[in-house]
Amino acid sequence: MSEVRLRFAPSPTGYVHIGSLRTALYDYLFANQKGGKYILRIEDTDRSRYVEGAVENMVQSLLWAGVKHDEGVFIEDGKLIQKGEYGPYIQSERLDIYKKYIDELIQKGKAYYCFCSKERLDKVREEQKEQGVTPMYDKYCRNSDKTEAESRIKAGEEYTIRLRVPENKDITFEDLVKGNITINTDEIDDQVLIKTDGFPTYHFAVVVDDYLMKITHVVRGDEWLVSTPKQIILYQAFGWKIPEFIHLPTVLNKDKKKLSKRQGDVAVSDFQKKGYLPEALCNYLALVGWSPEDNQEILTMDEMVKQFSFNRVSKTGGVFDLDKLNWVNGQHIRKSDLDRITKLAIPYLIDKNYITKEDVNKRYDWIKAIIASVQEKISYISEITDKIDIFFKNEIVPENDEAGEMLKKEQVPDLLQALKNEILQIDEVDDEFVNNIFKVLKNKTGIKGKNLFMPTRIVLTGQLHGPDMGNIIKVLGKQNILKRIEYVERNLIK
RNA sequence: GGCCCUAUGGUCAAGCGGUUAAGACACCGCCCUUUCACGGCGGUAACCCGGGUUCGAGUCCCGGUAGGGUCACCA
Repeated sequence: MSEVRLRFAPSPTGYVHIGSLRTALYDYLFANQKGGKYILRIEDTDRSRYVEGAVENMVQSLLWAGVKHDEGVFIEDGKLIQKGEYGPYIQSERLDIYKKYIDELIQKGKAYYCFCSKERLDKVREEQKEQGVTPMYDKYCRNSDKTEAESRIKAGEEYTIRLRVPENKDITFEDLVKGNITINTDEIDDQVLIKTDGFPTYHFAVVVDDYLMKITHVVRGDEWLVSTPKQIILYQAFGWKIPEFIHLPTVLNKDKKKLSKRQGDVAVSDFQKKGYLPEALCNYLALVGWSPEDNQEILTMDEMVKQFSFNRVSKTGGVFDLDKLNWVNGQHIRKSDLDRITKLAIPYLIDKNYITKEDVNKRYDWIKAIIASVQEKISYISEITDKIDIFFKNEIVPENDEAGEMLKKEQVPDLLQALKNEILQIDEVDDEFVNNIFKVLKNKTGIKGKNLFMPTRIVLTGQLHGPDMGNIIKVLGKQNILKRIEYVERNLIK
């Protein structure tokens, strides 16, 4: 069997949509499983939609996500480059290629010149709508004389080139996830192949490129399903082998509508910024529309590569469930090495002014201890800043009335005095101190249980909940603890 | 509207003619932890409707309903 080749072919809109990432991911998983290639091609045939820097951003998102391609468009030293023997991989750089193939189609009579103006087309469409007919090109130019057309072109008239779609013929193909699809050619428009600006339309460009780039499996969103026959007609017109088609169901919002920007984050970079782990994002995304045979839910990239199969891809759209993503991401965070999580967290801590750049080297172990105290408690990295703010402000603010009341209890002054006495006897908090402090306090004051732990927690953090008390004491250290006790004594007890 | 596709708990989903209809997220209890989280245990909750086919249907067929897609010189 020949090498499997798949491609992800986005338009340069500026960001990679989370649904597109899943498509790319499936490409990647399948190609890697089969020892094939996965190619990144840019479909920029719509000049009016050109966005500066879009391609660079998209390549970076894909790279970050770990969905790495083997061929096509890359970034090296901040510059766009292309690698592979089937380039160029940017459609706007392939115009001469399309020209060559469209000439062949004209030659064979499979395509024809069309001089209909936008106005005429609009008018026809309006009339058809009024009559309740499906709007379609009325084939006005379909049978016009070719030599006459060529002289009109020479004279400078604007034109498009359309596909001559065969009449009343069933086109059937097998989609690897949707199954057998049959559509009659009478439902298919004489599609424009080349626009007046000389650029190819999507349908023409994909077919030519997929053929030339030896693509074996066309994986894309299912909005392309019903237009696939147009492309099959093109393959047939050229006499080319038709690739496998795989149309993926849509990723949806909670309201079951297509995932859109208005309702939350949809760009891969949004999730990157919030501190999701790339492998966790991919893990979750893979599960929207696919499940492994053993139904395992937490998977590494390698495990997904091994287990992936288009057979097990669902035919129906799936809702993007942020709760579940958070759970999956939390699972991956807990499995991750503490150093990795610490390094990922540092930019957020700097951003919040909790630490300085100098601290990163000088007090790395201390930072690590902070992160360790919350690693089990977060769903995504940026959430850390909320959980650890207790370590950075010595002015204690009880989080609510319940916490405030706790400090008013009669045993609290004794407790604080005892704590102070103990901590003043040491140079700095160490493991031994942490391990014994509560025993000592209990013996000296007679306070125990909830009455011992909760007031101490609130004095030190203002919060009812939080990291382990031992961690808190250790991270805070002698001076911070003293400051907090004094602050509470002066301001909150009385 | 024409054409195409789809239909299992709130959500993601197993299931391929015979099951007490898995599992996960979320939710609710309980345990663990003298906090929270993690973890463990348990619970609530589903085969869109109607006809067939069959000894037997979530599973196959037909119809309905609902949802989605598509009908551009956008991809």
